[in-house]
Amino acid sequence: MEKKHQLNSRISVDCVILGFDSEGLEVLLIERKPVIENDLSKALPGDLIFDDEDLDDAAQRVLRELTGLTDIYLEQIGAFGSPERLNKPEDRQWLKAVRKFPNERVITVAYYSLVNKDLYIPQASSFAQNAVWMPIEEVQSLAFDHFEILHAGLEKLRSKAKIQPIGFNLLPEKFILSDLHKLYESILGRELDKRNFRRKINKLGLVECLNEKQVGVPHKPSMIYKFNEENYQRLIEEGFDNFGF
Amino acid sequence: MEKKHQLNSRISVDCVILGFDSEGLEVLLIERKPVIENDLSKALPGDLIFDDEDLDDAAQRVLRELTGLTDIYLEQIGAFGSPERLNKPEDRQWLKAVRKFPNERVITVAYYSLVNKDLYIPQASSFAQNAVWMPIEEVQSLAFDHFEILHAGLEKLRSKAKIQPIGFNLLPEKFILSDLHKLYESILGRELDKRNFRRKINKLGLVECLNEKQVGVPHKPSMIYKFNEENYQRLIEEGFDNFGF
DNA sequence: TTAGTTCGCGTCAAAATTACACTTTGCTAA
DNA sequence: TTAGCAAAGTGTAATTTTGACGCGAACTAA
Repeated sequence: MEKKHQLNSRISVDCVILGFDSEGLEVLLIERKPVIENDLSKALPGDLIFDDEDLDDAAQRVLRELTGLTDIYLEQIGAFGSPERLNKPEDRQWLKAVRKFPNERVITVAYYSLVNKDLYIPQASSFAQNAVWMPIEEVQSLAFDHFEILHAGLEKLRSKAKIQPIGFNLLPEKFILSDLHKLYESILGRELDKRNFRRKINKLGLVECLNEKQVGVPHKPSMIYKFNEENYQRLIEEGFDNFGF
Repeated sequence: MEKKHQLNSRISVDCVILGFDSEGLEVLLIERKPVIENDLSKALPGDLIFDDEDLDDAAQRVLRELTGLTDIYLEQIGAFGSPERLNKPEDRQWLKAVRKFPNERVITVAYYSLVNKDLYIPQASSFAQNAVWMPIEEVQSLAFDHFEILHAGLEKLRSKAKIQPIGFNLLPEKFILSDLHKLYESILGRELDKRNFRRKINKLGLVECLNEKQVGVPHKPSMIYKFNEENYQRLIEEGFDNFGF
């Protein structure tokens, strides 16, 4: 029903969904239904917006339609509008097969999010044949200008992590400090000293120790923590000058 | 000649040009040629892009066409795409008068820059009747969603000033430290201690003292400085964690 | 019992931050 | 000529933050 509005759209949205688990950072990619044989190229989930649709809403919808993921907090990366951005031959062929106006110039507005990979199991639909998590460092190339967009998203995430706490949506309600530690190392892309990390977290009052221990681990069990929601919210609003590492 | 491409465009660019002189921060606004009597509303310089035009190029062109300003380093703020963003009655009337498809939904990509106000004398043309500098704090409302865009631009500028040096393009080649001091106070929007500020600047190696003094000022003359280009460039590339105030 | 693994902890030196006030210099106006 | 004004320029002490660094404790599996 809304579909009729889409036909003339020159605007798309693309989503850089970064997933974290203890293994590290991965990105959610779709494999397009092949219109060319052996088209192995992967892409960020993205599509044209409807004419009367808010950009943020469009990003949510497109993500849902292609991967089944809902209720994800998306933050804008920015607009990407090189006139050449759709001109790779395999992309042109694909557009010719699926778009009504395949030659029209389209600018895209990119969004990103960081989610707990274990809580979001993508399910491909629409023109996505497959939706897969892929470790960042294995991503060599993507359709359109999506490789550039991915790295812009990573950069945004890193700058954001330096001035705001992250992790609330990424870790389970109860977690151990080394998970939080690994999370920050994954995002910042470098090692952080364990003791200094803990000192910082404590000073910020970011977490509270529940008086429970891990059980069944083949080593000294860790204490279990939860976020202090009050301080967490406060730090999101106030920010800190930098994370201090 | 390129104009024919514009007719179907659903994308515009808007520019938040912030100007600094010793008085403080101002923003460059245009007054639209009135199509309604007593339309006093001001707007950011902005217009539709051409279909085959890069976004960044479009921002440069539009800024030039409306205000005569050229060769300004513009940085993207982001995309603004609420379907309601053009719906204020006076804006609709104006669009009806000047646009071929006044009812079409348009998203805009906003850019910002910070320039030395004294070096850029705007000259209105195209549909701008007038181009004027206006002190930030006097701006109460703007056409479309430009008030929101202005504040997003200010916010970007502030975060940027915390991690990169600024001022090279804003101050004359030779300047005094209190100008640089005022510049940072204007941008960050708060007072900075004079001694601590100078210490920081020195530690960063941002400026060099020429062995000249101000002349003709009715008080103790200041030494004259210039930026150390080498360190300035290095700090732009490396960034600092935060400006430290 | 042993080997293997992760947890949790404290100190010290160096650097950075913050707060704070008086003297100097040159001009101007009486 | 002189008194007064206005901005320039300068240092220190207390506190906080950073960064580097190693080892015993707790638990499981073999």
